[in-house]
Amino acid sequence: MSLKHAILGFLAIQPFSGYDLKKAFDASIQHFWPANQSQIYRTLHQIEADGLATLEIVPGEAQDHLDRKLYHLTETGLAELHHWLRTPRPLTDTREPLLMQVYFAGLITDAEILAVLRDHLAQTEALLAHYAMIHTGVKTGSASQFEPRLVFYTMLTLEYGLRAALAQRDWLQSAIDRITRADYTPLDPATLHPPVHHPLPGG
Amino acid sequence: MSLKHAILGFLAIQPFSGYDLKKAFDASIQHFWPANQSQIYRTLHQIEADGLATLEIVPGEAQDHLDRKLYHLTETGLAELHHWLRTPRPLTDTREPLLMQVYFAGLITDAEILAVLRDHLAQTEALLAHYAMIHTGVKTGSASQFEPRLVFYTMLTLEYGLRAALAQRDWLQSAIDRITRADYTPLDPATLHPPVHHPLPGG
DNA sequence: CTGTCCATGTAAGGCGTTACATGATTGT
DNA sequence: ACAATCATGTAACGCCTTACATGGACAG
Repeated sequence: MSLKHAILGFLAIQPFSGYDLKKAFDASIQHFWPANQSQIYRTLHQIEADGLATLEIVPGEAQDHLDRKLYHLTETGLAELHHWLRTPRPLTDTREPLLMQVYFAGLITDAEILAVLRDHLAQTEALLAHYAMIHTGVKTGSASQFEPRLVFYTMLTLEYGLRAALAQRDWLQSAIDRITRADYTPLDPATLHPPVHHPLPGG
Repeated sequence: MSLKHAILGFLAIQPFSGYDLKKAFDASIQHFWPANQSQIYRTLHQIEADGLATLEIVPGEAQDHLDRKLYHLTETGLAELHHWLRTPRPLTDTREPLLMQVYFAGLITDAEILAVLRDHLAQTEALLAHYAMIHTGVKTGSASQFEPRLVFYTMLTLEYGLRAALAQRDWLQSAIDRITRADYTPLDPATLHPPVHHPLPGG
């Protein structure tokens, strides 16, 4: 259901074609809601059928080009979007293949699970670097032309990804360290409950 | 594909029926791989058809009870599981409705998005309390009868959940604080790159 | 001359969710 | 009396992925 609301969110800013929506997804919310092309076209049809958007056909400029189909948000669509944005949702349940590998790691050797963990750590560090790039890009780039409040909310989603990736990196490093030392002793429960707060400046 | 390997993982420990597998899922890996009953039965059929497990029918004890169907892992199944456990996987892409709400929060009021964030924070804190309970339960409970190395790997998955929930809680608190103060200024990039390491003892 | 961009879609399949169905036994 | 437990499944639907299909324009 959320893909529909992501699309409504973009249409609330300006009219979009399916093609442009795909590019908008890839350029912005891809990290917390990837969407592929066929999914977007299908959902757009559904959105129009539900009366949440209307269709405007823009003829192709060159002689034999396909027409563009611009979707305009209706008032019903905007109302639906507003309602969705205000409604609290339950926690997402995540499926993490890596954790399954760790859970059953007793069946393989330490060296084997270490290789898997190190691979994941490298990927996580690449992701962190990628987030850092986006961050500096937003700050130096054209972001200042928008209202600070709007920029703030998009930056919040970036901070989320960053903090999640940092937590994952720390966990991986801790796990790799202990397995390398063959240190299988449990952690002190006092370090876990009550949990420690790690603030970033500004929070 | 991973549900199949979760089931193979359990079958590597002992034979299971669909019913018992459902209970095993709910009692252990539910937090990173929830599975429902019909999915488990369907996948078991497929696993048997693929020759990864064999079927033993155990007649119901009371007069008219259903027979239990016990699945035994074959050598092919064990080989497949081993291969899967050793293979690094790409990062999981997550879909987070909450982040979509934040991304488009410019369309609603601060009070409205605050309510959504506070609701999420309460849920995250409940989850943290739940993890803390599991943690003390494992430590005081029957865990010590198993090999420390096996206990260690299952505890690692719990630590992951804990660190992820802590990161989420910190992010939510930071966001709520700043929105309450109507402080939309961006964070200092130096605090993000290079990222700070927050060790837990033992890591 | 090969590939990428533009711009639209369809088809098939996998994975997950919800609801329905059976039917005796045990607990409140 | 009502619900939960035990134990198996089927049916239908929705979301997501991958691959296929069209066809001109333009760049290396």
